[in-house]
Amino acid sequence: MTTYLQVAEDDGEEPIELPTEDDGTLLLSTLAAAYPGTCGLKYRNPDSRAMRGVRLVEGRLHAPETGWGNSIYFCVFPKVISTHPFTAENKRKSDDHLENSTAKTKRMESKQKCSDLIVLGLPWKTTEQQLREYFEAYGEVLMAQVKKDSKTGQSKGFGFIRFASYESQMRVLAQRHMIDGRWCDVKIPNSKEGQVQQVPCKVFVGRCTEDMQGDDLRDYFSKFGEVTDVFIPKPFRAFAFVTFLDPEVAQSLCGEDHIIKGVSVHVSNAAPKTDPSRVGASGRAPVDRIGGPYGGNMGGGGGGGGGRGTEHKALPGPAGPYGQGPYGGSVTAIGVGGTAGGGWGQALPGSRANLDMPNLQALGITGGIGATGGGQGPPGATQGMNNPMGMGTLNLGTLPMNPAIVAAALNQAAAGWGIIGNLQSAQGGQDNGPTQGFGNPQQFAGGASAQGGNQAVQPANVPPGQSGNAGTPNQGAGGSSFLGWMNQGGGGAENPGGPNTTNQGPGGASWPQRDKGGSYLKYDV
DNA sequence: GTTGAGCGTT
Repeated sequence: MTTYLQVAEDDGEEPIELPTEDDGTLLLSTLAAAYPGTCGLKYRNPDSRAMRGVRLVEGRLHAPETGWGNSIYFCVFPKVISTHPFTAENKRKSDDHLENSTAKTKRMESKQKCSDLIVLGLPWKTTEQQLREYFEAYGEVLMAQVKKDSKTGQSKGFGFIRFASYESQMRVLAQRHMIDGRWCDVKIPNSKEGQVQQVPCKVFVGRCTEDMQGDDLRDYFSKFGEVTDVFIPKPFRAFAFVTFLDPEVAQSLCGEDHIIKGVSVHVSNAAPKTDPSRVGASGRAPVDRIGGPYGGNMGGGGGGGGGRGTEHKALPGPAGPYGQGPYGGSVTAIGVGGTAGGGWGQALPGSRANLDMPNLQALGITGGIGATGGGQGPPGATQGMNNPMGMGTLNLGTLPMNPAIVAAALNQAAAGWGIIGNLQSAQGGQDNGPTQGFGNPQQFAGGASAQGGNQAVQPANVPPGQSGNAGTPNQGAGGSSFLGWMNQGGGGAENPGGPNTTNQGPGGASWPQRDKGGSYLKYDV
């Protein structure tokens, strides 16, 4: 016998009665039909007055032990937690955790820009109107188009959409979509990769004194958040760059004065130079290298190369925010903490996503981040797995969930594990574990070992076999042939192309090809 | 009138 239970989107919203199945469960698909984007249910436990999650197993929501009763159930939606993973513990403001998710989401929205999204796998018959209508359930749709053959008018089976709000975009990216009878994937289009520039993680630190070492700056600024890089130009030029894992931290510091070693330094925007031409503000000679600090000035005499040992870890640079592409992925560790329940309403409490490119440190390869999160995460959260190849170590075995659901949650179906967009289960309830992020396959395939590509190095679309440098740290190697490609068209002296000692990945050809994406940000140091 | 991995005439 079919019964109905009342489900509301949120407290205070009008509930919708949804039919249960013969076995008394409520299909997630039924729920999602009424509330697109929802991933689970919760209800208020009258005894504890706490919200309690509904068990979700293989797409079926199971009634509490006492039955569905007359409670009103509320939808659980994937939650946008941060522009960056790993940093919830690192928030500068101690009251940050008091912010409700709505406020935080709003704040994110103001910073995170939407981009066009490609919708793959559309039925031939789906029209733009239908496409729009489907996605309007997730939020305001600014654009919807179905690509068609110019002659026949026949749909090519894919299209593009654009949302007004980033949250809508995230929700849509976080799942697969049944449109007109077919499962469709929504992704960031390849053509947009790297163009969706996140809030910069790097700040300019002015008025530095010569006795400020990299470690001094690192130590000082680490109290605001994880520092992923410090760069001090040589010879001494009274400024430095500090890169944070969390762009919010970086931004929050901009405009401030700080006392380091008794000296007042000024933090400001790192002002990336996108213009690949010529002289910077300093009036120095043109800087023809692209790729910024790493390996920059050091190559002057022809011998230096990239490796700087301690200071400069491999930083692939901010790249496309979402992993796509079939070439493996890097789910270094999916933290499984809290309640182990089926389905993605509950099973990914520790998962994070990187919008900003995680560097190797961020992936726990250097161990730094693992240490950061240590002790705060839930039991079972895996920390800092060494994953030098940047691919393949998907410890699904630890996941008490259906891999297909994981795949769906990761929005990458069978091929390639991309980045789950900033999703945080609202049901998990646990502290965020030190889960190391979901890597962008392409980023790893091409640039992870790239010494010095901190400026939007975009080795996207590297076919299998063309770039094997998946993630070898490449620290301190004497000379890095990576620099070779940065220097196209000028200034050969800087790029010695030293022994390619660390570029022995599978597949052969050493360095990332310059991608069609084309533009590299450049800091004029 | 067919197709089913991909990536946007303008």
